[in-house]
Amino acid sequence: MGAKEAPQYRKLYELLRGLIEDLSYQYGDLLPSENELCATHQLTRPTVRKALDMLVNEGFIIRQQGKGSIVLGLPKGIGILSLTGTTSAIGQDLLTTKIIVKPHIMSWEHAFGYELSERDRSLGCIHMERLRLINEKPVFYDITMIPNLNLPRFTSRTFENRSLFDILRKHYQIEVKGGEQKIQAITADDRIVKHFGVKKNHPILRVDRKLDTSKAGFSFFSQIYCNTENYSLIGSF
Amino acid sequence: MGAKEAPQYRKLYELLRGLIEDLSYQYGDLLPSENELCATHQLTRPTVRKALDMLVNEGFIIRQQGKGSIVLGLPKGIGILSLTGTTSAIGQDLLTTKIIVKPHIMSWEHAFGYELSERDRSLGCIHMERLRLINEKPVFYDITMIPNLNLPRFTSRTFENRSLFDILRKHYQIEVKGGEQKIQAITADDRIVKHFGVKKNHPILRVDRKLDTSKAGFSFFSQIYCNTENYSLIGSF
DNA sequence: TATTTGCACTTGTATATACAAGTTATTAAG
DNA sequence: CTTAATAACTTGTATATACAAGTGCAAATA
Repeated sequence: MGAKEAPQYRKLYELLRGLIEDLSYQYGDLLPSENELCATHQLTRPTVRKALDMLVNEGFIIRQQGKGSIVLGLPKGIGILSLTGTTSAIGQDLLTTKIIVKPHIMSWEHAFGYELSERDRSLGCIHMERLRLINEKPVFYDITMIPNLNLPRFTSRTFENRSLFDILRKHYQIEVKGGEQKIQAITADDRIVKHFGVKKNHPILRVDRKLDTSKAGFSFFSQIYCNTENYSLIGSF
Repeated sequence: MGAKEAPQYRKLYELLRGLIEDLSYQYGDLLPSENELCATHQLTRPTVRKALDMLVNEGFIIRQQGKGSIVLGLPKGIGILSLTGTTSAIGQDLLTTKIIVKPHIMSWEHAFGYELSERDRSLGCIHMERLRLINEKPVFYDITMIPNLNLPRFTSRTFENRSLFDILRKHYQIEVKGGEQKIQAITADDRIVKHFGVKKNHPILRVDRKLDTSKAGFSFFSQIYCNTENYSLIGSF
């Protein structure tokens, strides 16, 4: 059962996508016209168009009748909001992290409204709480709960100024692939008042997330409180 | 500049999509074969396949060689206005829309912090405000601003119980491809208090969005206020 | 009976062609 | 110089056709 050769339209798609990804084509550039691509690659227009259609669907280009195929560049990450995007937009030098509760193993308190598998529940979870400050002012408070399976030395690793995502990827070869989230506006309770130094009933953004990973059946959870008075969450989709 | 008739593949796409959305076809069902669709609608296979390709890209169906086009059902929203629990199960019958300010042409007040092109600014915008209710209780208040270019009869179309996205797609062949958004928690101001019937200083979710479309250079803007007391915004990523 | 073969169906890939329609730059007319 | 027509591009839509390849079932075979 050898690997079957990829169809022509797919090969052209991969080629063009590669040229966009390595910045040979950049935002605003025009790809060669369909007829040029036909001539260059010895294909007919329907085949070339199929490759271009794929690039359109994935957000690499748009096409304009009479003009050409306009390169958009690398598609933006999906998701209602991405915290990593937020941090990079702010600049990591200004963002500091303070551990409120060090990673430790405990039973699941509540997985923020998401259902747990029986295995995850029986094994307990790694729990940690962190406060993130921008210019020394607290902006994020997050609680993370990770199923306690097979993550050696995890609780002793330091999370100051390091992304949990990075640690999972580098030390455990686990990539966050996607997930779902719930977003609400709430008023600050006692704990938030204490950590954020805001008045009671100050409006706070609350995000409950379930994060799915490349490791089959391995998801973890986080609950994020955000003071959006001076900063708002930004995301592309 | 009359409304141009939609192409054949789009009409077939809309038809099939509608049949899936109203549950005439459900999860696991097979659509009629391509040749059947050709015969029924007097089209050739490439045209029929284009319609089916669109359904695949949007997650309504998958196709299996040798077998047929398998219906998956309603795809998950891209976090537009998905609500807790049941995105689709809420059922559109419970969601009603009340027009507060009918679509009309005016100058741009403020594009919610996003930059406008010179062309968009000079042409003015179509402005509308809507209140959305779930079980007769107001949950969303949204303001929409659309560049005033080339949308014949737009201001006279009714938006009650119809998605703006659907109208753009069906009547103008414009698909929303993505965008960016800012999310904040704020306290209810006078206008929100009036529309939502909540107390002053009630926490409210505010989302400012810029929505990019398949039409080159055409983006529009919306500002959404959401009472997340009983429903929260959900999204997958 | 159990297995294989073959047929009739399905979707997948690809070519060749034609005309419609939007964009841009050039050219001609005023 | 300014404006309008034109020509030469571009992508959009649609047809007609051919063969490859996967699926499922029925008939032939062992």
